[in-house]
Parts: sequence; structure tokens; C-alpha cells
Amino acid sequence: MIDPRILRERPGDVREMLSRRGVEHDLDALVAADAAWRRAASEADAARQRRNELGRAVAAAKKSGGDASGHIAEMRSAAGRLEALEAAQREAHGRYIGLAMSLPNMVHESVPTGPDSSANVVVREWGEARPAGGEHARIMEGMGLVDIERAAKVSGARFYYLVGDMVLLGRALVSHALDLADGRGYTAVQPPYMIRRDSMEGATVAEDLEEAIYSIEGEDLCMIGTSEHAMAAMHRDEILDGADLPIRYAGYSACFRKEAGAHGRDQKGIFRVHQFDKVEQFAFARPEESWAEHERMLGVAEEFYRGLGLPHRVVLLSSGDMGKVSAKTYDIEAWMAAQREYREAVSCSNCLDYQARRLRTRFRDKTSEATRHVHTLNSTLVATTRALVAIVEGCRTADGRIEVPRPLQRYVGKADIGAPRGRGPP
RNA sequence: GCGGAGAUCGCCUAGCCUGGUAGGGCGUGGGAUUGCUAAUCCCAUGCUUUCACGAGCACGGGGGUUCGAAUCCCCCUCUCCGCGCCA
Repeated sequence: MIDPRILRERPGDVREMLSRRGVEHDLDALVAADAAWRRAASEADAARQRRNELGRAVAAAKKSGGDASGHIAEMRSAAGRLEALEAAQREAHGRYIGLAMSLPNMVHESVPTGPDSSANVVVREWGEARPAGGEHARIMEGMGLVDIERAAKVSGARFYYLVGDMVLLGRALVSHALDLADGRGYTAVQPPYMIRRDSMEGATVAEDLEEAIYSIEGEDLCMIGTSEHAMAAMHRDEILDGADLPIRYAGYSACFRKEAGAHGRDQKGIFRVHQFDKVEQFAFARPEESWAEHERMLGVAEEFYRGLGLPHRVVLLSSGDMGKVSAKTYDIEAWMAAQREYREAVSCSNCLDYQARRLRTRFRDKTSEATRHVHTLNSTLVATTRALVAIVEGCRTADGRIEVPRPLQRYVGKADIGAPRGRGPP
């Protein structure tokens, strides 16, 4: 949710945001609902004040043994009026919230304006992006490192069994990411993989909830699409101590995605799947420090890919390509050698106070001070499946083995991966 | 899953039976005094809104009864104890 003050004082800026994002939204209805709600609230407020005064008068009269019947009669008639005013207030507030919750976040001035990814801007490139022939699905299946067919039989499309050394390599990515995060001031957190619907609604927008998120039938629970969802909601309805900021978490979890809008895209292998493991950077920051935190966070993710020796580039997403909760997003796109393309491996966003407002996460330095909403930021450190694809396609030796990136070797226990020693599935 | 007990302003707690402005202690912040640390005293210390005075809201959440609910009734959530089941 954006600050209602922006809506009231600078509606032109909000309109500009909508046009830059290419999103339709009934702003007039939202502004009207805001005004109606505030009016209804102050009317109901006045009626409550009158009721409270009368209540005190009744109590005083009864205490002194006097006759309170006159006041009680007046309260009786005021009660019906108050009820009607409260109903009007509830209705107006519901209308306002409904419209405000679906309004996307403001867009930062440094974000390029454009309809889609074609307007994204490449910020920098790293490493030598060499094309290669071996497609990850074929390589991995050929070496018995993944079983897509049986996963399809058991679970359906976009699932996979990882097998043998590929499991160790995935685990190594997670271990290395957690160690790096620890060294950069992040506290590791393994969050709940299912969260209640109202928590999910605070962390994401309604349309993503429908398209991307799995719900548990018969329960008020959703599967997280990323640990970001669980981390963002972690301090909901809290007032944090400003001295504790920034709070940096490295969320480690499985991620679940419906991929409902992706029919036909990236069908092969483990590139686009319903489930993967991810280590995610998440930060709660002071508003005046959040842009520096954003760059810092991107830097940690870049450090991870540089350390693995994986060629990649940093891209600043355009206004039309960004998520609705983000004010500015960088992607790190890793080189996928067989696709001969850079593809998204990391997404690093500053959400300003948009999530914090929805989740009521605030802070202050002294109890005498007014509360302010924190800023929330999130960035992938590593999504295992995407990184595995980049490694399998990009790190092949002349004799067809997969070279384990140096920082991962201590976790995998070997320098390269060949065919399994007769233990893989036939 | 069954039985029992609970949830009050950062922490502890009173109030609930018997409905009528949510009180106290600790901690924290500010001030006074005392040649220091300490002790003592005063003020402030849930949230929202207001330039301010003030007003409203708040006793886990939501309904209901009532002129009026922390208090009575119903539903839900969570915590603790015992039993059952279980990695």
C-alpha cells in the first residue's frame, strides 16, 4: 500500500506511476473512497464521544443514587444512530482498502520507462559468455543426475527428482550462500513454508496470489512462493527498535510456484519448475538508508556469482517489467550457455514502505518519538535450480564432465561430476 | 485428536463472580535535589488523529446480549499442562 498522503497531496505522481507501469486503476474511485472514509470516521467518532459522555453521566447518577433514566433514554436513541454511522464507516473503509491494496507501488525516478523487458537497461556484464551445445536437461538426464520422466509420472509437469551428485551440488550452493550471507551480516532463518492468507496478502498483491501461489484446500494457508513472503510477514504488527535496524535475514526455504501464466515457456528440464530451494536476502531498513541497502544487497548477490565464476549481467528492470510491490528492481541474469541467453537468476528489489504498510511493520528510536514504517528489501542470493542450469551448461570439461566451481568443491567433496557410479536410476 | 488452564499498555500483575472513565509494580525517558556512583521525589511512558487543546480506539481476534462489555454468551486463533499419535 502506498502512503495515503501521496494519494491526497500528489495524485498526479500516482497517475504518472500508473502510466509508466502501464496499469489501469480507478484512481478517482480510490480518492473518493478515501475522502468518504475519513468523513464517515469523524462522524462516527463524534457519535462515540457523545455516547461515552452519556455513559459517564449514567454511572455518576447511579453512584450518587440519583435518577439516570433520562440519560439512559438518550443513550438508547443515540445507540441506533451510532450503529448506522459505524456501518457506513466500515463500508467506506472496506471500499478504500480494496482499492488501495490493489494499487501498485510508486516507481523510483531512476527506473527506465517502458512496456516490458525490451526497455530494461544493462548496467554491467561480468565474465565471458561462451555459447555451448549441451542443454542442461539432456546432460543431466544422460548422466543420471535428474529424473524428469518419473517426476512427471508421480507429480506431473514441471517437477523433478534430483539424483546423486546433483543433490550434493544443490546443497553446496545453499551452504555456500548461507556462509557468504553470514559473513555479510545476515542472520540465517528457515521460515515456515506455509503462511496464513492474511500474511500472504500483506507480502504480495492479489493477482500474484491467484496466479503464482498455491493454497491449501480446507485450510487458511498458502505455500510460500519464496521465503520473502514469510520473512516480510515476520514482524507484522510490530514496532521495531530503530537501534536494531537494519535487520538482515538470509531466508532459506523451498519455494512453490504455480507458473499458471507460463504455459509452453521453458518446458524442458529444471529451469522453470513448481518447486525449488532458495537462499534469499531480506532486509528491514530505515527509509533514509534503504537505497544504499539496495545497492549493498545487489553487491552481495553479484559477489556470489562472481565467486562461482558464472558469467552474468546486471539489468535494471523497466517500469513495465517490474513487480507491483517493488519501486526498483535489478535482476542478475546468468549466462545459460545452451540457450545462448542471459536469463534471470536473481531479482533484487526495494519495496520502500509498501509491504511494511500492509503488514504494519514500523519502528522508532525513542518511545517518545512518532512511529514510521520501515522499508523492506529482498534479493535472491541463489535459487538452486537456476544456478544448477548455469553450472551444468557452462562448466563442462572437454571429456563431458561437469566442473564443480571452486568455492563449492569443499561442500561437494570433489572437483568434478561424471557419470554416477552405477547407482543412478537406469 | 481428547481433557484441563490461560491470553490485560515492553515485562509482571489487579480488575472478571456482582457490567458504568483499565489500576499498581518493574523497566525505560525527562526533570528536581544531593559535591560523584547511589538513594529520594516529581512528570511521562499502548495505538491513531490533531499545529494545539482535545477526541477516538485498545484488555488475543470476530460476532452477540445491553442504554453501556476487560467483565455475561457464542465462534475462532494462539500458548501452557496431562493423555493419545508421531519425525
